[in-house]
Amino acid sequence: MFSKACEYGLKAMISIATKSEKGQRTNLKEISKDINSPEQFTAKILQQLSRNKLIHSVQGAHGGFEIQKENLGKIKLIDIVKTIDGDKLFVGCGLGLNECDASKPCPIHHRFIGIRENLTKVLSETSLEKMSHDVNGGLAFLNR
Amino acid sequence: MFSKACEYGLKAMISIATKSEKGQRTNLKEISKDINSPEQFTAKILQQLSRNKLIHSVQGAHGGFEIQKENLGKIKLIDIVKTIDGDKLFVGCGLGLNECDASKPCPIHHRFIGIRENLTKVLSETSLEKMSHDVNGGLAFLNR
DNA sequence: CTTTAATCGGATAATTTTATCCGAGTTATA
DNA sequence: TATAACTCGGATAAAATTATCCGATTAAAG
Repeated sequence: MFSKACEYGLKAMISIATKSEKGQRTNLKEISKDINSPEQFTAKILQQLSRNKLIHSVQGAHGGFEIQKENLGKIKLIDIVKTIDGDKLFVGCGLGLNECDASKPCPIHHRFIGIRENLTKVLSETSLEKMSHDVNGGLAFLNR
Repeated sequence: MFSKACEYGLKAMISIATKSEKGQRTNLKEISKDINSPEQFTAKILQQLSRNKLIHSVQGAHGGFEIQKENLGKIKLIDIVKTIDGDKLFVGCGLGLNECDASKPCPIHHRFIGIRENLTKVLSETSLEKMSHDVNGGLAFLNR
C-alpha cells in the first residue's frame, strides 16, 4: 500500500507528535530508535517532511524535530502520505491506464472508486493528534 | 496500489478472457498489443500466471494462451493480485510493523482494517467473466 | 523433414527504491 | 572561542522492480 519511505514517515511523524504533545523536542537518533528504522534513510525522509513544513527542524546542539502544537490536530495522515508517496494512490487508474474515467472506464474503474474514497476518507479524517494520544495512552504501538 | 507487473497481469488476464469467452486463443504479441505493455516483460508475467494454473499455455505454432471457459467465472481479481504481488496488500501491518494486531495495534490498525476488508471484498467478488463481458460489450476499455 | 510460429527460461540491463557515507553547516554551552 | 551535538545535502552503494535479449524447446503445417 505505502512505500517503505512512507511507512517510516508516518511512524516518524507519530513519534515526533508524541513528544511534541508533551512539549518535548526529539531528534533523529531518538526517532529512529523509537520506530526501529535505519537512521540515515530516516534522516532523508525527515528532511523531506521538513521542507514541506509538516515538521519544524532545529539545527545545532539540542536541536532536532518538533511539530507545532496547533498543527497536531490539523495534520492528517493523508498529508504525510501525499508528501512522501505523492498522490498516485488517490488519483489515476487502478490498472495504470493513462486515460480512465467514468466515460471510458477501465474494467475495474467503478469498483475502484469506492475503495479509493474509503481510503481517502479514513486518511483525511485521522489526525496526528489522535494517533499520538493513542500511543501516549498505551492504546497503540510504534515499535514491534 | 498494485505493482506494474500486477497491473499488466490483470490487464493481460482480462484480455485473454475476452478472447476465451469467444472460444478464441490469443498469444503474447496480441496480448501486449491489446494492453499496451512491453512484450518480454509481459511474457514473464504470463509464465507466472501459467505456472499457477490461472491460464493455460499452448506451445508451438498456433499456440498461445487461453482460459478454460468454466474458469472465467471462478477466477477473481484477488487470485491474480495474490499470484503476482503476493498477499502483502491483504495481510500484515499498514505501517510495516512485524507484530500488529487488535491486542497490540499500530496507531492506524483499526482504521486500516476497514479499508482492507473493503478492498478484499471488491477484489474477491469481481470475476474475470464480468470484466471481459464489460470489455466485449464496449462498457470498459483496456488500452488507453 | 523442414520451416515457421509460438512459449520457456536463464542471463543481463536499466531504473527505481531503499539504505549508507561523509563533509559542511548550525547552535548551545562550557 | 572551542567543542560537542545536532541537521543538511550531495554522493554513492545495495536491493528490488521493471524491462530486454536470446538460445532452447515445442508443435502445426507444408
